[in-house]
Amino acid sequence: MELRHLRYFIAVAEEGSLTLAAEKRLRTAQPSLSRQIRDLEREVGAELMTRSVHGIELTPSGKAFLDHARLALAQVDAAVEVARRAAQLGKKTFAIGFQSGHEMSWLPRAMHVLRDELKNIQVTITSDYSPDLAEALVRGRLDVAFLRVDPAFDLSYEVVDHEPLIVLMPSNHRLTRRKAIHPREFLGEIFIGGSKKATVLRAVTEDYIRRSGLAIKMDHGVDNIAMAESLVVSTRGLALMPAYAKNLLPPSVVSRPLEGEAPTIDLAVGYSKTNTSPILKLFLSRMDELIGFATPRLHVPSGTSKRAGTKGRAGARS
Amino acid sequence: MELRHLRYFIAVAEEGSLTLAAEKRLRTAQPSLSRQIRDLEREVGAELMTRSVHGIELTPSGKAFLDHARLALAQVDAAVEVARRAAQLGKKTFAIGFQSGHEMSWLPRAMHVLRDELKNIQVTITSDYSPDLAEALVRGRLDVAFLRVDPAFDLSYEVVDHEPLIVLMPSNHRLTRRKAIHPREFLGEIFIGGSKKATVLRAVTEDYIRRSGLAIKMDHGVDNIAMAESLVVSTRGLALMPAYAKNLLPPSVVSRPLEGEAPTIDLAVGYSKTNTSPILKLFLSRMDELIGFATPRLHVPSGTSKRAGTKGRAGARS
DNA sequence: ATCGTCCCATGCCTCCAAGGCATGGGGGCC
DNA sequence: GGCCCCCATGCCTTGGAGGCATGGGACGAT
Repeated sequence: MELRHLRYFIAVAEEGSLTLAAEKRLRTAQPSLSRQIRDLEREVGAELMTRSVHGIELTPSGKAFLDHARLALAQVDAAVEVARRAAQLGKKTFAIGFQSGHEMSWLPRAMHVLRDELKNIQVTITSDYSPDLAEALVRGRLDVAFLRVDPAFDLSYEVVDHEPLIVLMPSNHRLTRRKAIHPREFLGEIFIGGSKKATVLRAVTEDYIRRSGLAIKMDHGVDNIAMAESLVVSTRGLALMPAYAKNLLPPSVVSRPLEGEAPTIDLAVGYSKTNTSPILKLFLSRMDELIGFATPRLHVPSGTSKRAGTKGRAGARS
Repeated sequence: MELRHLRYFIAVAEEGSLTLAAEKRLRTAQPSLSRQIRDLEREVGAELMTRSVHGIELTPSGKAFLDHARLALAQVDAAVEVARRAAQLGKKTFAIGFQSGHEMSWLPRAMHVLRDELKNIQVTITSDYSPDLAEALVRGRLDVAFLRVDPAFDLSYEVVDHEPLIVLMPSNHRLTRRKAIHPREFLGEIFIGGSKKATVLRAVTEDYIRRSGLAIKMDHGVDNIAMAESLVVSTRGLALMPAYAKNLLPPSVVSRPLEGEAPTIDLAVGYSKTNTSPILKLFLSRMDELIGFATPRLHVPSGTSKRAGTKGRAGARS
């Protein structure tokens, strides 16, 4: 016996006719249906219906069989349903945060690292600024984030890149004709750096200014790239921001690299030590792949990156 | 999806291995089983098990599916069970009575007449003496009986045979050396015939004696064959009984036919006109088959039998 | 590092049963 | 008596279940 037999029997019982059941309910012809029902009766060992020119009538056996046949099919449907639902529920979530603009570079890498597990987990992506990402990590809203190394948060970091700072300026600024900007050009211009909140950027910027020996004062500090772009446009000033900001420029703002050795700001994968997610553990075990991975379509920032993680294949992918 | 898939899946889940399940539990090879499970997963739309060199482990989906799969198969088993039971309970009964000793000859015939209906009805067999069978017919405890034509009961009869009377005697009686017994041998012997209760036998016997012209007095009358046999042994007398009594003889009693034309006693199929059983109606419609039927292993009493019933095929069977 | 073993997956082939079409039997209706 | 409807049977086609051969991958032993 197969489910096909149960389905055929139920259809015939409900239509009262082999011919009508075959025509309206089933994908089979009346003679085939006749045989299938006979096969069923032979296997059951009881006559389930009587036949006449008026169609069929269930015998008491047939009536008893029908009830259980329906229940059997209902169980099969339930089996499929709960399996599908369990597949949905069983998927773990993995929350990844990126600084706005970093997704383009790092999301593909992160997905590659996860690859086979992707069908068992549900990845959620968040874009935010580094301090907010750090906060979310601490609070458990994120499992992992690509952000700045900030000792103010009780997080673990693995540096994955060093990003140079670049200069943002209005698109009609006099300095746009320069291919690179010497820091002395900042003198006499409104200068925008990181705010007290963007502590890592601020510290790197202040260190750079100090090391330049120039009397450059920071006129404005901003929390994030969007604020920097607004001030650049509204004050016609110059801002010093991480290189990935170029992924986010409006038409009225352009960027130029710094002349000479630009100061760099670390990009790290941050996570909380209290996070026991097995997916995080797996993710971290493949950090070398994260760093070595390159998608052909995306520009990979130049400069050496610190090798992190265990003995995974450095830089190579099959 | 078919029940086959559920059975395969359950077997694999319980064995923890496709190979073991195929070998121990199922009538299929491991590669075929692998495909069937894959087909199932494709149709369900969830991965039900993970595979490794260690065999398989159920996923949460697989575990959920397993429970319902088992329930589905349990419902199928229940469907078959209740259908079979309903078929049993729904079977009509048909009660047939035979005079003790007649079963050997007439039961096979009766079953043949019923043939196809046998799977839909439940036949009960009763052995008794003719007057008791007649009483049971009148009271509806029997549907049909093979018995004597007795006008004392309001029954319908269709004669199916004429049975000669035979002589019963002790196994060491002087007359055992005779091949046939002339009635004059009854003179000087204790003579046993039918009792007032066994009216038909009594009437036939008295008519025979009357027609013999001999002064034979009936010393004892008996109700049935068993009583006759007892008296034959205890009184060393002779009893005149229907031929079928030879089927019932103990070692101490033997039988001999009567010399000359033996008187006969009719055997009839009796029934009550008030019995509306469709099976009785069918049975009666096949009376010609009843009479014409002969099983090779059983001795068929000689003598012409009256043809009864409708236009069925006389004496022939396909 | 290499080899052997175990388990599952895939390629390819066979064959059987599901299914279709033609047709007939039986009953009911006009 | 003829026609229609419904179910059953004969015969043929074909798709898929199943078997066998074989390979990939992981693991354990050497």
